[in-house]
Amino acid sequence: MSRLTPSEIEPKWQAAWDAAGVFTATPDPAKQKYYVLEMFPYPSGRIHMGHVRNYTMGDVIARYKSSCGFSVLHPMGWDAFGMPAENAAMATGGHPKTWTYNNIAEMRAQMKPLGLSIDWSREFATCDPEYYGQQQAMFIDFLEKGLVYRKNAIVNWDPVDMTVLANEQVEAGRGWRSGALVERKELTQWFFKITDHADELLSAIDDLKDWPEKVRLMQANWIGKSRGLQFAFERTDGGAPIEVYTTRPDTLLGASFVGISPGHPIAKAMAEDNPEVAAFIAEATKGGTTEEALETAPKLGFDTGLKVKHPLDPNWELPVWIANFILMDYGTGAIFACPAHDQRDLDFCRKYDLPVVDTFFALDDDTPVANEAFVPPKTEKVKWVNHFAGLDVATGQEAIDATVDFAEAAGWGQGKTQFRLRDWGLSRQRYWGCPIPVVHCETCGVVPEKKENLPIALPDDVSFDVPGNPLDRHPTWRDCACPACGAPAKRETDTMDTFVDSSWYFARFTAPRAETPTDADEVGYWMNVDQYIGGIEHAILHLLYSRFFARAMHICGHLPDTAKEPFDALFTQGMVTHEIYQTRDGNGRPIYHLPEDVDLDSATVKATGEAVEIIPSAKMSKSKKNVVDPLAIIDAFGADTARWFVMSDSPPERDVEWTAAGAEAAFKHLSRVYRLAAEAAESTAPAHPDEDVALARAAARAIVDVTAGIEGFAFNTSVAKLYAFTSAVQKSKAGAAAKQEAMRTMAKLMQPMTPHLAEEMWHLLGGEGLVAQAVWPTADPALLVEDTVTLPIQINGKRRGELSVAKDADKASIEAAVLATEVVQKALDGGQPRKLIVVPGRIVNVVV
RNA sequence: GCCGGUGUGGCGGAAUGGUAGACGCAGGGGAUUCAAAAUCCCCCGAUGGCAACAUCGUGUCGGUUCGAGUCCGACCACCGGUACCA
Repeated sequence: MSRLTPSEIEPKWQAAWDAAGVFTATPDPAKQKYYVLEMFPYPSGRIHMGHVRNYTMGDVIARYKSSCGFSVLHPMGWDAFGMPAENAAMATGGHPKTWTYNNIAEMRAQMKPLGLSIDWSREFATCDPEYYGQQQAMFIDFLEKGLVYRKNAIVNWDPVDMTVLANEQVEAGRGWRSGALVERKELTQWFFKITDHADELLSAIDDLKDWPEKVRLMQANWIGKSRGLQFAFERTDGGAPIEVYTTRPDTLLGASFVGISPGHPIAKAMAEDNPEVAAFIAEATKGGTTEEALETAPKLGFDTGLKVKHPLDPNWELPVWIANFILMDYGTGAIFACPAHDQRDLDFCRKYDLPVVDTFFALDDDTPVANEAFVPPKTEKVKWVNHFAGLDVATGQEAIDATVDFAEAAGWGQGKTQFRLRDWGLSRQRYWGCPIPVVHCETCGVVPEKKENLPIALPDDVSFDVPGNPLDRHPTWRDCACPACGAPAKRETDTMDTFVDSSWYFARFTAPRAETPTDADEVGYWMNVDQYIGGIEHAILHLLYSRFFARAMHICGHLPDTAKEPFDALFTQGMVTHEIYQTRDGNGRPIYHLPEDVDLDSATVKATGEAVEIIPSAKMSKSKKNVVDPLAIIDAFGADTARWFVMSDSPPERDVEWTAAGAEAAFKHLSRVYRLAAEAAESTAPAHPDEDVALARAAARAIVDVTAGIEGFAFNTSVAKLYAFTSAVQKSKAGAAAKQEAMRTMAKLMQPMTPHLAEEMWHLLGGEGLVAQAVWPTADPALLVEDTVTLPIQINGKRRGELSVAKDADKASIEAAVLATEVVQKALDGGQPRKLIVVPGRIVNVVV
């Protein structure tokens, strides 16, 4: 009996595709183009099942679209700058460049056997000087157009290692290596002016029709447009008034204090001659800079002794506190607190014994606020205690609008639109990133490098034995001539955030070797990305930055107006998860075990016999050892099995659990399909009209269902339908010709998912050329029509029987047939139904 | 903390507001075989019942509807993001 041998057929067909140049993307004016892109990987060194799943999804789409007659672009590259390379260099003494390029070579070698329909001729890594040199050229363009500027911003500072830390390198407020308490330090840094585009980035979300609603929501919330009131509190000491911004001006009569950020100019000025204030600010600025750390840190306050006058009542004085939870970045760095209607303010006031005044109540509840702030949705009507704008019962939003109008009319405040979105800080005090191409000259100041001097390449002769940025301490790299005056000057040593690298790689793929960032013709043909596929973890930052970057590139002439939204459709896939196997050491600390080292029947470690704890599935990670190496699966069963398995079972947007049993089952199924193809090819069975038609019907059904699954990103249901079709072929007594035709359809339908097996079947069954280049099948509508349909009969909403009627039976005849059935007669017990609901082709419900 | 998501048999999951559990895994039974592997067939939510069948059942509680896994409200658990992980 013929057996499926992936190790023979997979390399064979990969070679055939290469020889025919099937996946080389070439602009073809006669064809519609289709650009499918999966988020490119970070070259960690080994691919994991998540990669296999992600790239197989993209491959299914790419191959399907190609079969449908599109000219397809499906490229691959490497998001190659970033911290792990420097960490590896510090840990093992190698060089980030060697480490990165070695990893790329290894991962490419692991990806090739998957048989992905990728145009490898377009491959690049973001750490290639050819790529980041173009990025530097664009930075200079951005500078000219006023899209980049410098300002001070806060970083995590490790006072022992004397180095800037990433948020990830801060653990519980301490530096991960030194263990020192992290401080917040101000540095001058480079920023992209993304906030200039905030409103447009927000309103354009409406047009991203083929993006998941959740991503659009997350982006909108992140941009966070709000209308509020800006006004000033007069100080009783005659000092400069304190400008505050608030989104809840309607609660002004519930104000209990004015709070300023520890970074506020008033706080800074006081700290200069008041050691107590200086000490408080030092205390309040300890810890990491993440929003989470700031929001969950214990509330700390310091009473400055300053007093301000309430704008509505000159005799009402409020104290001014410095509070650690007020951000200098948002609004004016100063607020008024209304504890009754803000939990954070309430916690603060209870801690420091400040007054709490209710300004509104729920319509049916007058209980004063105790330790839980009353914060109803702004759309809910509430009852105002006394509102200066004359409101009684109104929603929060109505009250906010009325207050803004009132303040503007009275002249003491102004309505202002505010965004939560902050400018994009791109400076990194690190080596392994794209150097920012500017020069610091004593006479000319900050000057962009001349474009003909690009790329400003990273020096290779650096070491990582000392913490900090090696570019800073390089003996000669910083030395250069000022591009403006020619005098000796120093290079900028900050490199760019790696999000910059990934914010335009999709455009570069359209002309990866161009001498300019993009090529107008290529970009014009290939952009936009028709289908972008990646993890939900990128829902906000990467996608928002890319949307901004496309706009900025358009302003500089690198992208057409039509590419300002670069991703037409977005799909976010889930993670691949696996159970975790753990034992514990003498101190109760967990020890993790690889799946292959565990005997699952007895739940013990194979080597020692020790019992393992099985922890429910979590994202595969090296540290938890719950990883399955795709190469092991490919070795054992072949790439088609790995691809088939990651496409089956779980819907693509959800996490998928990898189980060894599932992989084996996938292989069994593919073997069965192969056997059916071989049997069909050798069959000499005579035609059998009824069976032949029945099989053709099954094939037509499969074509419709599998196509719908692919179009709807429900590959798991396509797989289920292919199982059903396989079963139909297997049971069929159709003649040889009909079976061969059915199996050729099978090959076409399976080609996107299991391309090697599909080619082999196609070849066996005498298909012409490569199935990878065959046209996607369409179903004969006549074969899809069914004559009768079975309707379930519900009585009072519960299923009690069923009824077989003609497909086109009208309502009246169905009603009559239903009433005649035994179950309904019994239920009616001689009476009349109260109601009879007939949904043609669906269901019948009798209410008695 | 805040924003977003998810929750259905022993397991992965299916289901335009219309027969809950398609398809697959695991499990049970059988066929084939000297035996096995491979393959094929049947059963498979829980409880009660010989059976027909009945009752319950989609995280929890409540609501809308002739009818709710699906829509609405509250809650619980878990996951992603939280601007220097990528």
